[in-house]
Amino acid sequence: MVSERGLQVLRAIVQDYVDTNEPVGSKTIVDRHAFGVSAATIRNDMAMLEDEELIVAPHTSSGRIPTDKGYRVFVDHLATLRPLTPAQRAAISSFLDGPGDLDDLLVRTVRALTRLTGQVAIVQYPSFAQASLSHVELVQLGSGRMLIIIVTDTGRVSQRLAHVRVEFDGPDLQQLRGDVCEVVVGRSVREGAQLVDERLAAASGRGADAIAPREAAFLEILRGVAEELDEFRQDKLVLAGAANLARRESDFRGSIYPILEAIEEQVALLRLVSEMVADDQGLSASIGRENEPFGLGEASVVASEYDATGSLARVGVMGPTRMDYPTNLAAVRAVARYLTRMLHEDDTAR
Amino acid sequence: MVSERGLQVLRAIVQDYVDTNEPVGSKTIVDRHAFGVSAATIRNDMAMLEDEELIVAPHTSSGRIPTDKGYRVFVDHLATLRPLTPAQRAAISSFLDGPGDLDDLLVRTVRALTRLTGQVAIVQYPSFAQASLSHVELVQLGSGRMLIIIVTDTGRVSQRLAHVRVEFDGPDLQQLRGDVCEVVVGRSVREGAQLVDERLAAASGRGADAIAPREAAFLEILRGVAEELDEFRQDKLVLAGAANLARRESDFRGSIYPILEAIEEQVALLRLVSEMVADDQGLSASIGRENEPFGLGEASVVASEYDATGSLARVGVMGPTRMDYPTNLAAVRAVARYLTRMLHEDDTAR
DNA sequence: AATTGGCACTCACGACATCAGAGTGCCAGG
DNA sequence: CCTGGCACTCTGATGTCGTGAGTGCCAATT
Repeated sequence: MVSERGLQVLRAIVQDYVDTNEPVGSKTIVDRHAFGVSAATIRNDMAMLEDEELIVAPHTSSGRIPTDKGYRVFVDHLATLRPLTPAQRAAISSFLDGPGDLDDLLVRTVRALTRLTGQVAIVQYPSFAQASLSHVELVQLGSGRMLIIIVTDTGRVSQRLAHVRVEFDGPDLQQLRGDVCEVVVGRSVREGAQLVDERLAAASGRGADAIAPREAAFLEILRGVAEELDEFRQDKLVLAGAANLARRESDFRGSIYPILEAIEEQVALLRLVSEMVADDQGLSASIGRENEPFGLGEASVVASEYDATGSLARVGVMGPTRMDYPTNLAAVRAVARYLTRMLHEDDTAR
Repeated sequence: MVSERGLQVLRAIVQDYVDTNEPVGSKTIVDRHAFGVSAATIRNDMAMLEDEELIVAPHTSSGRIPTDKGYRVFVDHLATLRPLTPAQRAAISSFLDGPGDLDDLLVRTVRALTRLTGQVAIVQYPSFAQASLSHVELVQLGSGRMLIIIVTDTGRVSQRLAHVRVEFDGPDLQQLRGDVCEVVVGRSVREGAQLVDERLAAASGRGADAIAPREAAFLEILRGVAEELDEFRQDKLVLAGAANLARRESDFRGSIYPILEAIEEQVALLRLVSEMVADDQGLSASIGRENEPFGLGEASVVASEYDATGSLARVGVMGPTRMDYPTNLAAVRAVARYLTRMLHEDDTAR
């Protein structure tokens, strides 16, 4: 069992260690924090904390450092978010305000966050799975190339090339476009994808030679649409600030290789961010060894949910386990809130 | 003056040092390379090389390592490209072959190259400045948003949102589109941008109240086109393999921070890649301190030109100065050639 | 003139010893 | 339950020493 004062000691240890990067001893604690007791008493508390595996001594005789479990308790029970300075708030608005589409906005967001925290910043795209498809356009590019453009009501625009053998004249192309639109427009991404798949399956049942060129083109385009909708359903990340890892390199026992790798691959990181469990404020933290399954056992991620008109996604930062959780949590929360506001304003103003 | 054998000694030093990462001494050289002379003779040659600042001794009494100037001489006069293994060639085709648009292809290229060399790979987008504009499409997205889609004859497709206050019906939209097309379609990006700017300048001469809503929309769209064309003129890079820097970290005296930074910013890297001077084979190398102006004094870049149907661009790799130049040069050349072939096939087949 | 063997010299590096300081655990007394 | 005191441990800095790799130079050889 750990006493109330014991927890305060843990808090002091985490704060000092994050601050100084040196194991903190009983004497340091009584010096820097106004506990009304002597170093010996603190030592007893520290022994308790060590029994509970919340702190550990790197060598027999040096101060203690928090374990991952210690950070966890700190974040869950002891951390009070450090409010942002006015300058920091101003920085957020100056980064995020301004024109541009969703891609632009998220890129600016991730830059703001990496600037604010000095860590690797992560922004998860809002999921488009339940967005509904509002437009499909076809543009003939010549020599058999057909450009398919798909737009959702949430403002995502994407394009894909298909190859068709036939050339169409104006009205014919409109007709073709109408056929494609009929299948998907007005439906959600999920439904649309399913309907397209059904159509394709039905067509592939018949022999290839029974298909007219006109219909072959139609099917080819549907195939393109199917592939693109598939991309819609995959979540995506935007990242920035990887270079910061090199600055904090000494905080990682091993190499920063696996972390850079994860940044480049994104898929593990995406799963990590998706699977984090948020508290009632939408905040979440995943600390050190908890990230082992993703190959990121030496890193921590803190994140906050934001609301992209209906679908929730996350903004977060990743850094060494020894990070300033209160500050980073406050930063991701502030950015998430600002971003949510931007996205809603956007929706009404435009 | 350095004798012929002196140069062979330099070659041996570069090869061995790249191989073993240890300063190489006279004895090692006579052991590993079949010069027909004694260690003392090699020592005399090494003294010459040191006078010419091609090699240097880290401490009074240890072997020598090449200087940047030494690597330069090696690359210019001594390196014979190491031909790729069949497996490596197969890897290139398996990466690069396949469907997809230009973006896809370049992403696959950069992955192939990083896989092949274990370095950071860089692919420069072909310049679109002299591409000609083949299509402009307008798509109305509702609530005042208008999507502009611009396509070049070289296959680049890009989109941009503009905000217009008026809603258009079908024929009216076609009319508007016709107006926009008239300004730019068929022209090169450069010309198009200039014409658009002229139109905008002319319009801004008049007072704002003299402009009809219909024309305001037209101008708003032209503004969007202008911004997008501006992007066309900026070159772009695709990068991959940044994590490899962490593996070769010990090769960098200082931190890898500035290099990761350059990878993230891209702009310095872009200039570096653009300004390299190629030999008659289209190959180029920029070594160590030569990259100081770009903040990359501890890195080397080797690159090869590829031909994207008319405009030249480069593929390359970046790594520590102590890199295997013959292998990396061979790899970038092979990839550049394959890529050139793909792009030309593409052009005719599609 | 180029090459060679010999030799003295230098310097980095690892092993080892020493020492001071920080910090701990424990105990007996308040 | 808290506290001062004390013996103990371990790290890290500092210093010394021996070893070995590698050099530069020179006189002798081809």
